[in-house]
Amino acid sequence: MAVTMHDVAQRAGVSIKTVSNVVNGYPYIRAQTRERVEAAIDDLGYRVNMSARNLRTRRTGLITLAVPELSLPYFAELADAVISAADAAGWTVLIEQTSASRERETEVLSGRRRHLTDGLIFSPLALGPDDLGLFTVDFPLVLLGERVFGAPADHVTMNNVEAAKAVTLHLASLGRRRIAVIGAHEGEQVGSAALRTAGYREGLAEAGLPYDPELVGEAGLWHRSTGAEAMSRMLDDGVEIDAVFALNDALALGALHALHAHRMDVPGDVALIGFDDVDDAKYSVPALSSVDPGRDQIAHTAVELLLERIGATDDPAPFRKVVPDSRIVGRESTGDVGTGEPCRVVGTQAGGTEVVPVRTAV
Amino acid sequence: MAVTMHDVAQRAGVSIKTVSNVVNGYPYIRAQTRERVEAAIDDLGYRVNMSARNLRTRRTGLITLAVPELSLPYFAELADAVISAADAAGWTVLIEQTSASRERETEVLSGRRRHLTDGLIFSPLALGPDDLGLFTVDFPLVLLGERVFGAPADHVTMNNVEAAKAVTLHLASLGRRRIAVIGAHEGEQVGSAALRTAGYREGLAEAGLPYDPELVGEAGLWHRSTGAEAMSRMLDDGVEIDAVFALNDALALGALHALHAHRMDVPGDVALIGFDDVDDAKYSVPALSSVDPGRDQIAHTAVELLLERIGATDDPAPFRKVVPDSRIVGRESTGDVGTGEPCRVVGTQAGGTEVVPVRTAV
DNA sequence: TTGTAAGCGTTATCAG
DNA sequence: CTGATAACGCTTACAA
Repeated sequence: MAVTMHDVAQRAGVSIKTVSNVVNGYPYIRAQTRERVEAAIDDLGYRVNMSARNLRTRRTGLITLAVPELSLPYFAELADAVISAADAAGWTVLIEQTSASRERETEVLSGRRRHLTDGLIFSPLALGPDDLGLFTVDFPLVLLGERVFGAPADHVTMNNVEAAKAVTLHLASLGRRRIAVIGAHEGEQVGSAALRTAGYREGLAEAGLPYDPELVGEAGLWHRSTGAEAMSRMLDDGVEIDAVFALNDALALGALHALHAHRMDVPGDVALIGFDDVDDAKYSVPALSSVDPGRDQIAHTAVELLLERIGATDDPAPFRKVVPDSRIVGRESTGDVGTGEPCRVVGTQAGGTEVVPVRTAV
Repeated sequence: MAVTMHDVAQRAGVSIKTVSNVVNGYPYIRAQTRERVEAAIDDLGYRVNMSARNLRTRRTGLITLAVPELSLPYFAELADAVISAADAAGWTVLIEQTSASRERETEVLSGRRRHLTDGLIFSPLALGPDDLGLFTVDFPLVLLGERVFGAPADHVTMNNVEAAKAVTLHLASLGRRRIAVIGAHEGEQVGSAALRTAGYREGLAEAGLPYDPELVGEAGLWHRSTGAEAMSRMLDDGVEIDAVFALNDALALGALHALHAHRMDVPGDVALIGFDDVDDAKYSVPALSSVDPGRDQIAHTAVELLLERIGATDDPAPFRKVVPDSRIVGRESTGDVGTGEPCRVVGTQAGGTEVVPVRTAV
């Protein structure tokens, strides 16, 4: 049916090996031979059969990116960045949406959802530290996010605690005393919510502000709708506030909606800041202050680490943890222009590569 | 290295074919044999080699979705819907971002960017009717959008003209007389901008309102920033308006920003409506009215048509064009709840499948 | 610089 | 119900 190298070889009057050489840019070919082969390729409309090549080379040039869902702007922008970084390196990305379901996240790791890709960049949301065992896999894996630490894999994350602390201190420095937080996960010990809430409390402490449970708004899912609900609840309860730290931008935009509905002026009555610096943030009214967690760098680094792992032939390099610098981006919703300074990891140099002691994978 | 069917067969004391049968759920196998094979599979941790299977079956279970960029919420949500629909059918999606560049869109069609996938769902933005020739390809293809009509491929699109007309009439019915449009592409004859602008003019005419070029705001790229700029320009020029029809939601959200900056009340002074009904629309302040173009149905139908095409063995079915119903979604920004009625294609039954006369592909 | 031949790990054919 | 055996289209030693 389809035209094969064999056909091309026959047409060009050379061996199949020579055609292969031409296709793969092998340099030592007589110009004349190359031309003949190329002509035959054009005439016949030949295109290499990737499946055959993949079988032979044991590599597909594909990587999987597994995220909760692309409808969430943060993950859409992350996917954009990952695809771009992979593309620049000549790789293609296949996307799995896990819907943050345990079952699907497990399947992704088990490899049953990993059709023929050479590696996986995985941002888990349902699995946690109790599932550490699942992360011992026999293929190249790079983890993203804050759900699981210490897995035998490279990990690119962000300095949540430090950034959240910096945000809180920043709000305090603007004279705000009743700083609410939206998006907390009560009792959770792990994940972005826990880390950012911890940073918030550290910030309060350092600013000499009391921690008031009334100021903590729960929101299980971080959607605009849940942000609006949490904010409304707090306002309806008559809690007094002069600032809101929403644990991500979706929550913040929802909260903004609720604040407006309650006739609160932002930033006049209430200063508002989010987290993630999603593209939307720039265009809300008022424009939303946020934390840029270094998304592009995260994506770029994740791809880089994964490809390194895939390409590694001999030495099982130690697993690495990378934490790009994040940065407060001040806009109208806090009535200032922020510091623009990186929220560095206190006590260490940030933005670096921490090499985690080797663990042997299976 | 990796464990193969051969190893499993040996371990289970059966032939390789039997292992294959078990793996593929072939029904006529003695229960006992199956158990032995399954035990061997578990013991050895065997997993089928997809590349080998793909080579043999000439099918990969992969489809490509090519869109401009995932950072644009419309395409992120479309991708989400396409991936979900494909997944439900047991297929996996690989994403190409074209950045709306001619070169990359051409590459997608030429197949050079189509690593080993069985088909392509393509939403072109740079290529147009002049490039019709490029769309004659030798693999299953489903087109999305409004750039190219009449290509030899299945096509899922939306009823832009009718919806835009309905929007305009709707604004007029709310008593608005100076209805601006944001996002026009001057002189362009093809694409969403042209079609929606045409619908706008039809609507004006039917409402008995004059067409005033001052009310037409250009915006080449449909981003929030360009929407804000176009809106600002018009307001700075002192153009009098009482309604704005932004040709998509990103533009609308940008315009909303500019309206606020100019101290215009929405919907008091100016009614605002967008297009696409992106998730954001619900959570802006005020919530944005929009047009739901039937995104989920578009995604679902596109996948369905493509898989049908891929599965087709014999008969080259005629190319089909499908136009799901769209619907005005009224929210706060127009101060009403909209009609909720589908914007049906005038003069024909909408939401249907139009069968385009067969054309022979190469 | 080019050709020969041996697989890569499956599935398909066809007996048995 | 199960087993040989031949492809699938390509890369890669190894020769020439």
